[in-house]
Amino acid sequence: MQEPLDVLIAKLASIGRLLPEYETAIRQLPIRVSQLDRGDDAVMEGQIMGHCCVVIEGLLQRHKHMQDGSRQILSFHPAGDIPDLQSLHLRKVDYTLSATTPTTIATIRHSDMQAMLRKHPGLTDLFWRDTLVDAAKFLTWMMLIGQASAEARMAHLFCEMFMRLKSVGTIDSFEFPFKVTQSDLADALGMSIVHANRTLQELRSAGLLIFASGQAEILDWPRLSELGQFDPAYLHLADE
Amino acid sequence: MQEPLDVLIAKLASIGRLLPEYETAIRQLPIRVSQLDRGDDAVMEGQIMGHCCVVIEGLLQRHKHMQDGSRQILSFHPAGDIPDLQSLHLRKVDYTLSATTPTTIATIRHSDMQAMLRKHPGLTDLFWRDTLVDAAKFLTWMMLIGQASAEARMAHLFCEMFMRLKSVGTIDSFEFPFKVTQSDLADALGMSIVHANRTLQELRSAGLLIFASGQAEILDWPRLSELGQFDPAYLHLADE
DNA sequence: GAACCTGATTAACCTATGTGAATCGGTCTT
DNA sequence: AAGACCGATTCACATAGGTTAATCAGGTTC
Repeated sequence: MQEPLDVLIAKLASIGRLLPEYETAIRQLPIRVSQLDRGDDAVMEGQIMGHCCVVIEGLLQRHKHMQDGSRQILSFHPAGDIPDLQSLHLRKVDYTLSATTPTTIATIRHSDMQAMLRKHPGLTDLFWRDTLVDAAKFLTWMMLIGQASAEARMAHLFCEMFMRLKSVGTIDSFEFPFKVTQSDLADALGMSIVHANRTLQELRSAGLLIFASGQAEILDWPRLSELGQFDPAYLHLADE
Repeated sequence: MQEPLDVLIAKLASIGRLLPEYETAIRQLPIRVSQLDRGDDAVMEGQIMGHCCVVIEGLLQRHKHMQDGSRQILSFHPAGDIPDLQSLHLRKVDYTLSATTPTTIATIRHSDMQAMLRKHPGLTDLFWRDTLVDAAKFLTWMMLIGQASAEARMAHLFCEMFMRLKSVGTIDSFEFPFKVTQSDLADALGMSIVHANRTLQELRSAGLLIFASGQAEILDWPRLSELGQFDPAYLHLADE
């Protein structure tokens, strides 16, 4: 039977050992499911949070703005992610979470979460681990944005999304939906929209990747991951 | 009386509420103090860790390398930081920690740390919070490296170091030691050595900042923090 | 089905930053 | 004190990627 938090269970299982009793505890969490349209904010920079959210279906993006209005997308969050789990201990958030596509989320009150974690120290460790994996991705992205070419960054992003979606069982083929615009890609990779377009065309004409109207198809995984210097170790997946 | 872990106590107090019983527990942790020369590695990418380290004195840097050998410095860690606390739950580290200057560190076994945290859930939360603050810095740096000009990034780095050193009581004036080379700065900010040099000169001739032979002096804090778009909120300091 | 959007694409041009290489100035070594 | 380094600095030149703006294509609205 499909329950909303199934995706969270799958996500946690992908990064660590999830005991049956933990699974039970998670399923007993009171949640409130809600629906976001593209562009809606789930969390806004500066807000003081009393709850956090699980992506049930769709895609959220975490981003931050400079004074001049330019936007850096920090991460994409497909189903299973808890993109604002940090708010449990950093109540005032310093980023904005918006829906990249129409998205369903489940919100969990911090107090309920905390009660559960106090009861299960091992589960605390697993959630802690989740925030650490989240942080580990930033290390890699900082390196890429600071040092890698536009082509390498673009390649890496698609490799990462593929691997993450596969690890939680959302997809099982090299062709998968990734409903972002070229402008989103540009803002995520720290490049201009025009250059994002140029870069995608280079990858396409090199026969590595096709991306059009929200659909990605990886044509040559070995060469794409080579170009993107993609080594999945930083995702700290459990099954390896 | 000066004890090695005093700096850790000060650091934790700077980001949250540290109860007296926690302080006692921390002071009872068995530690092994050791000395690093400039360039020595405390932790190497790929290592499986059974312990983590506290910087007692000096400066460590966390960095990662690309295949072509280029290096991205991800963060600097002055006294009080536990730069590899993540290893508690991500045993295999995906970065290297090296001494930027001669540095004293104290190592703590994971098992001792874990025993302490199991006994004090509130302290677990505080250490968890520390790793989250660490991660929050990366969000900001990703935005800066992706979107900000070389000048803004350089300005921001000095603002951050000043604020962090001040918050743990290591310094109390706008003139402070920051023993890095221009090459370190370049690798931290994702720019070439030559451009780091140019940028420092611009900041100097604008009367904002002097940096020479490991000594920084902020001449005009209002304008420097304005230029660097520095808002200390992302450091999540307790006293605000 | 005309007007409108939003996102993709192209072109022409511009600039911030990178590269390579030479010079300079301390400081450590022998 | 003569090398030998390492880091800082300068210069000349190269280029990845940014900017602006125009056009195109598909979908939506009334």
